[in-house]
Amino acid sequence: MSIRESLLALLAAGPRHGYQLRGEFEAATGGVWPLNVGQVYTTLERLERDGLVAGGEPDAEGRRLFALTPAGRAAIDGFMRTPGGRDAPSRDGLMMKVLIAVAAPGVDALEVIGAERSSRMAALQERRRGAREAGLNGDLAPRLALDALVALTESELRWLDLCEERILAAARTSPDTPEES
Amino acid sequence: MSIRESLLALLAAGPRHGYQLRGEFEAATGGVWPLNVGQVYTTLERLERDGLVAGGEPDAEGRRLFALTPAGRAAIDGFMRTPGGRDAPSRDGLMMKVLIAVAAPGVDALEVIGAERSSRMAALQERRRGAREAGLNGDLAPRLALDALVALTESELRWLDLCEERILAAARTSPDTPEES
DNA sequence: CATACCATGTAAGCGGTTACATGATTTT
DNA sequence: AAAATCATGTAACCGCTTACATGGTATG
Repeated sequence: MSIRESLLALLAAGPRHGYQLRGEFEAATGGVWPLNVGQVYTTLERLERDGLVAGGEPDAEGRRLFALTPAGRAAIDGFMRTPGGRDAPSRDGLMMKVLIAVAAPGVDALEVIGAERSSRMAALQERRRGAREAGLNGDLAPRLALDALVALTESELRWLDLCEERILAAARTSPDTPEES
Repeated sequence: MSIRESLLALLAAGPRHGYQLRGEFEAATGGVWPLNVGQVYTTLERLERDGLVAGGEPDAEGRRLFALTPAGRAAIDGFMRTPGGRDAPSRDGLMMKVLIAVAAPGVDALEVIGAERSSRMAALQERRRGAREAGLNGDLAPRLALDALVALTESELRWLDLCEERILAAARTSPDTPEES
């Protein structure tokens, strides 16, 4: 998923104005990803260039309606029907940071792990509280979003613990620089 | 983390050739993220432009050594000491796909969730098997990488189940399009 | 001798992101 | 009258990614 595909999906419900799309995107994602309005228009322009979206003429109030083309409909249908999960995770996140920290001499991996764990434990508390509060009113989207953040943070914490264990175990096996046995 | 910062971290161990960096990056990340060699050089060029890396002259065999500048050392130290986890997760992944699918009429969210779950259950099996095999030899990096993939996939599966539950519960409360009460 | 690998780079395009400009309408 | 919001857009930059070009060097 990406901004591109998100806008396509939202347009599948019918023609929309650019500004409307920003609001619907932020509502759908529970405010997790603030979206600059300008980006909506740059993205719509690229979608139009690629023939997936057709933008109408501005009306009396200067508003333009953007609609899916048949190709756009096919693109978003195909995307939604195609599951992911086999590709590598985002090249930007905890996983890469820790793996590189472990591999790079001159970086204390255990310190990095400790700092990341503290930060995530605090984040987890906040997000759990947020999820509890979001559960009181009935809005589905923010609830799901916070659930996702909680689940993600929990899995990161579990993995950090695992990393620490394995690093310590490896250090026990070869206590110093394992140059000579 | 990103390619930029990964290269900085690897350079913290001492000057390296571009080609070397590719190999070390892929080894550190257990082959999860293949890295085009060209990208190493484009990234090094930008790091040099920003004063974080200094590239030497090519030697007799045409090789160039790239080294951290003091600014580069400070940059990677600061980065490693600064924990993340409070920022929004990557704008590209399962979370956004499902949230948008739920919000977009004309997309069957339960179908999307079902397809993603199947795909991830298969991926989980493969990755668990990989992790078991990686456990037999002592290489730390691939083991940690596979552990991360397993943890991530598990948390995605748990979240997908939660989403389904909540969607069904919401449908039970307001069985049809909740236009009129 | 051909293939593979080491090694460095360039060109081009893509989507993401922000900052800024402009004007109408609505709210305070 | 001022401030906020609606609404559309443009310019510019960024890093990521791939495809391609160019040679040297080892290996079969």
